[in-house]
Parts: sequence; C-alpha cells; structure tokens
Amino acid sequence: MGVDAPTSRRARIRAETAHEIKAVALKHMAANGTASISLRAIARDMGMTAGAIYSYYDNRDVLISALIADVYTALAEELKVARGELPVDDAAGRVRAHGTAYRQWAISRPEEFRLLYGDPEPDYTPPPGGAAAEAERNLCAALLELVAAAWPQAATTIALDEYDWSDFDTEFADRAREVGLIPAAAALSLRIWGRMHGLVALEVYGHLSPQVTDPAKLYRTEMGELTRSLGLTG
Amino acid sequence: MGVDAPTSRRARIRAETAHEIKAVALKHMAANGTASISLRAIARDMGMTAGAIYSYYDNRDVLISALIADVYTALAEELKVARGELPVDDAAGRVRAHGTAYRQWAISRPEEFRLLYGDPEPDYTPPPGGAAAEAERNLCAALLELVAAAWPQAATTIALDEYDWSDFDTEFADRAREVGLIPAAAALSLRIWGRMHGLVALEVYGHLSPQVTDPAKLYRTEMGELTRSLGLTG
DNA sequence: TGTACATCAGTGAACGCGCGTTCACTGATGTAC
DNA sequence: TGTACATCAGTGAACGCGCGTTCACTGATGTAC
Repeated sequence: MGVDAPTSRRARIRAETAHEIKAVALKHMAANGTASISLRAIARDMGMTAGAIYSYYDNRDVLISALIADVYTALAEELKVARGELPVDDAAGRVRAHGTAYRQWAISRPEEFRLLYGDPEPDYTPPPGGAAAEAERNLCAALLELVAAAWPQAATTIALDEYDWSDFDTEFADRAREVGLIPAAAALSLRIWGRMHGLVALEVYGHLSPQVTDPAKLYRTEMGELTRSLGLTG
Repeated sequence: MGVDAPTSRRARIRAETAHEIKAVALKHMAANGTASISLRAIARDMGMTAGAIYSYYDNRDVLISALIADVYTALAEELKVARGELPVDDAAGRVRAHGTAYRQWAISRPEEFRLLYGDPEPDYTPPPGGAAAEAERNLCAALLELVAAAWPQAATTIALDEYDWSDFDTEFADRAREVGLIPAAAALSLRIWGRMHGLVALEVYGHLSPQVTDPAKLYRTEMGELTRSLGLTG
C-alpha cells in the first residue's frame, strides 16, 4: 500500500495481538467481577494456547503492569479532554468537569477503576520501576493546576499557614511550586482529590445505590458545593 | 466453677474455635495483602485438617459472610464510642470524631476496610439474606443523626429544595424522617460520608503516601473544613 | 466411683479443578537470490 | 517468477502447585446408670 509501512505486516499483527490480550484481560475483569486475570482464560478466549501469551508478555506481572499503564494513560487523557471543553478562565467549571469525568470514567469502566484504585490483583507485585507512580504524579499535577487556576479566590477560603513544603514528597512539592502554589494550596489539591474520590469509590463498590436512587445527582450537588467552597462562582 | 456454666465445656471450646477461624482468616488477609481467604491455609495455620473447618462453617462463602458481619459490628461500635466521647451538644466535635475514628479504624486494620469497602473476595457471592446491607444501613443511620444534630446551622449552608424523598431508598428515607430530616439533609449525610471516605480510601490503597508525608494531618484539615462548611463552630 | 454407651471434633485420603510456566516441536510467513 | 532458507507465532504436553469439598473413619470427651 503506502511507500513503506512503518512496520512490517508481521510486526503489525503482533502489535494487534498484544493489544487484544490486554483488551480481553480487561473484559474478563469486567465480567468476573474482581476475578483475577488468568493467562489461561485469556488464551482460551482468544483461541490460543496459554503458552503463546509468553511470546507477548514475559509473565503475568508484566501483563498487569502494561494494563495498569494503559489505563492510567487513558484516564489522564479523558480528564484532560473534559477540562479542555471549558474555557481556561472558567476555574469552577473546570474543577467540576474534572470531577464529573472522573466519576463518569469510573462508573462506565469500573474494572479499570478497581485496577487503579482498588485491591491490587491477587499475586501481583508491582515492578520497582514504578510507571504507575509516575502516572499518578501526572494525575496529581492536573489537580495542582486546577487549584492554581482557582487560586486568588480559593486563597480566601482556607487557612494559609498550616502547611510547609516538608509536608510533601519533594517531587510533588516541586510540581506544586512550578505552578505557583503555596503549601496550603498543594494540600487543598489533594483534599479535592479525596472529595472527588469518595462518592465515586462508594458508588463503584455498591455502597451508594442501596440508599440513593440517583448517585449522579448526589455527585453533582457535591461538585457544586466543592466549587462553592473554593470561593468560585459560575 | 460457677453454679451452672451457660454453655457446656464442649460448646465453649467450639465457639472459641469458630472465633479463631475468623481471626486467622483476617490475619491472613492482613499478611497476604488482598490474598483470598483460603480454608486450607487457615486450617494449616491452626494445625487442623481442611475438612475440619466444615464442621464450623458450611462453606467458604458462609465463613466470609460471618467475617463481614463481625467487621461491620466492630466498626459500628467503634464509631459509636468515638462519638460518645464528646458531649451531645457538640455537633461539630462529633462529626469530626466520627470521621477521625473511621480513618483510624481503616488505617489500623486495612484488611477489614478492604473487606467492607474494597473488591469483594474472589469467588465470593454475598448471600441473599443481606446482613451486610442491614449493617450498612445502620452505619448510614449514624450519619443521619450527626446531620440532625448539626441541623439548624447546617440548613443555612446548602440548597434545601433540590431533593425529595423519591431520591432515596424508602428504608433510608424512613430513617431520615425519623430523626427529623428533610430530603436535602439526607443527601448531605451521604455527601459527608463520601467526604470522609475519599481520603481514607486513597490512603489505604497507597495513593496518598507517595505525595504527602502526614496523611493524618491532611485528614484533620479536611474534617475541619467539613464542619466549618456545615456552619458549625468549635 | 466405675462401667457402657453416645456424641462429635478432627483425620486423612481422595475427587476434580484451574492455575503459571517451560519446552521441544511444527508449520506458516517472510526474505534473498 | 521461482526456489531455498531463516524466522518466529503458536502448539500441545507436561511440571508442580494449591484450592474447595466430600466422606468413611477414629478416638477422645461427655453422659447415664
């Protein structure tokens, strides 16, 4: 077709299969509830032999790590897009959009939420490299930027002198300083994360639906209160 | 010893063993991370045969259900005690005490937190009876009472007309009415739960420590802001 | 106090299962001439 | 265009493992006389 394919036919098929393995793994997580990811089950589903998986991923842990990295990337992208749908100067709207997208993602793909924020997969030990930790830091950076955009107003709503940089991991502190925050604002960004996370975690794990008919409405109210408590209007 | 033991020697030993089985199961959950509860592993640890467990619990699901029920009971009791340490008229203090005890319980016994609020145990399907659902309703009732105690002040801080009783499960709505709440206040109590839950869930699953050195301090700030946002002083 | 019997907690072996991982191999796909 | 060779994705059988559950049994503990 094209002048020169960037990858050979073989390499392309190979990449597709590697991708399909991950997709099937997520599908199984979604279907079996929290069921552990089984190489044999994945292979069976794909019409392959269990051993064949090993030419794509060295072992089960490597597959799971790849899965987690993918999910982090997709989540970060989705939140970024949601924020981007509102004008830069609409700090309140962006905070709400971020929170709402966080919930929407979690509700529509609960197995991915569980993979990142629930129990680690049985028998899985994360690799020392720590791509997951890096991905998480990026997610936190987004929150820092949200607070930075909300700052002059938010500053009036909280105590400013209770934190200093030693309260934080150095890397996180650096990122906070980069966007012009003071320590109390960095703490605020993590508290906002907690506030976004709480109702979502309860809902995903089935603790909200028994009490309330419309969790989305409850979340909307909470996000409204959140931006209001930041001193933001709109 | 006593005039007449309420239970025979055999029955007492039996009860003790039944209890030890549960204790060992929790111990294993704590040790193996999220590892599934294994009857064989429990028996091994206790110096028994796997089959012997079956004279105490009909099967694995029954054991897990008993475990969950125990943990709910202990948690409810612990929160009640924490609230009780403050005078009835200190609404703000009681909210903070409830939240702080919730975190303290979760941090000190993360395996129990995961059992209630994380992924269900692999291959475990909760029984239709639903003792867990009842236990959870009781926990929610405590939150409703906290809001009721905070009410006249809290009423001034939120929109009062956005909810009606059809937004809630009837049983939950009944309990809310019993303590004199309006629908918006019932919604508030669930939002408070979410706010208490968020930072705790993040911390238990290891998402907070990479960024912050003292999660307890962050939580304290959040609880302070929470009571402040309820219009409470003290 | 001593004997005869009933209870029942725990044994140990077996069942069938699914798992992760390894390895010598086959046979189709791609490459070089 | 056609042949000879190299690559390499996937096979299938095997390994050792731990699991939940069942069942006929043993032997200690308790009870009744």
